[in-house]
Amino acid sequence: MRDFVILGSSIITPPPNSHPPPSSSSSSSSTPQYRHPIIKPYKPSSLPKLNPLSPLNNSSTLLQTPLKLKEFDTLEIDSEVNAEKLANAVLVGIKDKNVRRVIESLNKVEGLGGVSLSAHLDAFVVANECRQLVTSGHIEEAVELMEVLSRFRLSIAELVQPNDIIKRCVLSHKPTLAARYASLLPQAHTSICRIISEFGKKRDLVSALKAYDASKKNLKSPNNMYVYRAIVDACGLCGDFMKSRYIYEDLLNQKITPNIYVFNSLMNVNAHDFSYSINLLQKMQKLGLKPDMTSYNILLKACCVAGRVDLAQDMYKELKHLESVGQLKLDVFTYSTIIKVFADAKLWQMALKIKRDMLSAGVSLNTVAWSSLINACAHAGLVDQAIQLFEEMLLAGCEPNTQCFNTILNACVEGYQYDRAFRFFHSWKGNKMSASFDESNNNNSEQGDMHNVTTVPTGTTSSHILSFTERFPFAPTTSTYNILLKACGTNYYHAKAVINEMRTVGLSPNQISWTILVDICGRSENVDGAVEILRTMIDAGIKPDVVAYTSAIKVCVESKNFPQALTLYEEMKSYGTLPNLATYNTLLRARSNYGSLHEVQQCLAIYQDMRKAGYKPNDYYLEELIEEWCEGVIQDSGEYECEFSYSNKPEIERPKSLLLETIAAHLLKRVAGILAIDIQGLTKVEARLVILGVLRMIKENYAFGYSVNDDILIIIGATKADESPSEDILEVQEAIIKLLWNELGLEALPAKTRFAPNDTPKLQNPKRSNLTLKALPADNALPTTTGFHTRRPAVLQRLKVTKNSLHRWLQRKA
DNA sequence: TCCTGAGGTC
Repeated sequence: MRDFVILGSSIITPPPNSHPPPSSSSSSSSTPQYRHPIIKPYKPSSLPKLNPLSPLNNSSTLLQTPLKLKEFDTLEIDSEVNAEKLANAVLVGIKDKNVRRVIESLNKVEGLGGVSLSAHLDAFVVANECRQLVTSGHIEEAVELMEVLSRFRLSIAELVQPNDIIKRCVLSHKPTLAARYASLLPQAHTSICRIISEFGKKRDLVSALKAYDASKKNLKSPNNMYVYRAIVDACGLCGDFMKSRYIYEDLLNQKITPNIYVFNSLMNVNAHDFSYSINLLQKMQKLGLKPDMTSYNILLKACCVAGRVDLAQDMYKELKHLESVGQLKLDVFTYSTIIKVFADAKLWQMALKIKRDMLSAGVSLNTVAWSSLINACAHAGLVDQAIQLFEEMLLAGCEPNTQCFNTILNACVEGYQYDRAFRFFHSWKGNKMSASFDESNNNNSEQGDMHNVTTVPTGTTSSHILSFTERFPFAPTTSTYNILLKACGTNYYHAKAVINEMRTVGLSPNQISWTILVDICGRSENVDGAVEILRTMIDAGIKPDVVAYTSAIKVCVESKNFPQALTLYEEMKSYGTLPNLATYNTLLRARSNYGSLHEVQQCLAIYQDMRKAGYKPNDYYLEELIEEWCEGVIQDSGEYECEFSYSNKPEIERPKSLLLETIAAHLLKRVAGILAIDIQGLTKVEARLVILGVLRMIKENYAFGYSVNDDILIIIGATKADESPSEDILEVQEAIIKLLWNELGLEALPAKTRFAPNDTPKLQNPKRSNLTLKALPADNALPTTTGFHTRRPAVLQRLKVTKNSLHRWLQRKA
């Protein structure tokens, strides 16, 4: 069974012969460089009164009486001499640091005859002045001056150190200014791409988009594929894949056909969404574009991200087949990606098989491929195997980089060989660590005997691979230290010391570092410590993300401190950090640790949050919760009254419980005087919860003197007249009948009714992720006649709980 | 393209 059919030979095309253009992100080498090394720093005293390059010599009068700026206003530009006067005035104005006035004046006289200043002003001298403006922080004025001068046909933008201006604009978050300046350069597109990707690297998508928008306004040919690709890549860097989709839609709406590189970038940015990526591939094929090896590699990566080993394997086989018939050539990216697929799935033997495939295909392993292979063993806990591969890699002449070293360290950690990790680290560091580190360590006496915390004084280095690695540079990164933090096991003080050492070498702990520290706190049930680490993070300017909060919540839950877990849950939401499935699972798992009804209700509220956030219902947890709460109806313990404060009007004043309230508002209604419970679209466990909740309310109301005068209808689902009920409906129906008859002793009879289309209540969208128990306005709570799209009559699967059996049930004592 | 942090029931 293969659901990956997209690689059918009909859509596979030979790889394009041409090489891709340089990607926008790596195009800085072709950015216009400042190419005039002979310009000296501008000194006013050396400024000629008159441009020496000017073809005009007869200008002694100008020398004596330079044109004042205010004379611009009345200047008539009708001759070469006046153009020259203008040029001289510009020079004087700039020299007097009166740039604003120069710009205003030039704007006024603009258009009086298409004057060109290029013959009268020395571009280098003016550029030098601009340069001074930039250096003194007046970039805005400098750019404006360059813009206005370019309208007088004097182009100096390229002479004012483009790299520096762009860098300054990026640093001071001035994307529009940067784009305006870039538009003046001869290779404007390249510079715009660089600006966009610089902002992308700074995770500043707002600025990247501003530069992108400005480029559309300022560029002569705004529809440039390099620019599109740059902004799509920036969306990816900033984690905003939705924005990349909007940009793509915009292009299509404007009838602009993206090229293969834009499509590949789009697929890459959306690689976490396999079906979207596949749709992009199909769209590009419809537009007549041939996917290249990169396109397929990105799709393979999408399989990898989705953890779909099956799809990845199918795709790999298909690609291999196409290679065997000469349609394409798998590259080292393809192999590295499929190795990672297997590494993630802990299928290390499969990963090693890919290595053999590579060798027989004549593709050499690069550092990335080797690292992925080593990681495959690391994930399987095979430390020795990992180290053996590392040695093999060195013997093959492939030089390890820091990530590769990290992978070896991580292999030790995953194999619980913590000391070995520290020994490797220390020996590599000992060989390559800079002197400044030793000095700073010695100067920092506060570190005490913890200053060299990563050193394991006893024991020898664990492998002869150390002699190999002496030749290679090892520059520890934050990731390196994070792996070492894990190697601290449960030793919180050791971990703190590792963080200190990290700072000493000029690295900062990131979210991952702090999260590991939270986890270490958790292992000694140190709730206060975990919460304190969150505070430390915030103080250090790092916003705890969902993983950090979830880890801290986990510590609370495992230490049976549910109130603190809830506090953190509320706090993360108030900071705008959205809980995810892991957060909800962690919180709901707490249920098995507690018993109070109040806490159970809090858990039910979390369950509802989870529903609202669009996560699949988790019946396993919900079942546990129901046992604690709604099942009280079955046991009829009589203790639950104290949990709710009723007023004298129970039908108006709902119980405090959020869940009961929403059940009442959404699911209870009267159809022709008959009480009905609508459980369409709910799972069987949810349906059970709702029915028990409603019955519980009825029982409460009965205690206040409100009786039941009618049968209760339970609406399970709708089926088209000529079809059998769906399996979902039958399953829910069976569970409900069992509950009513066997557990509650109620009489539940089928109440099947044929409806004409217009009488058919609205069919609930069976898409459960959209379902919510949220209270709806009263008039929406009733079934509507809209939204049923078939003309055939429908049958409502309903159960009727008889009035008499309800009475008997209400009167029954515990 | 490769390394590091949370959840995973039955």
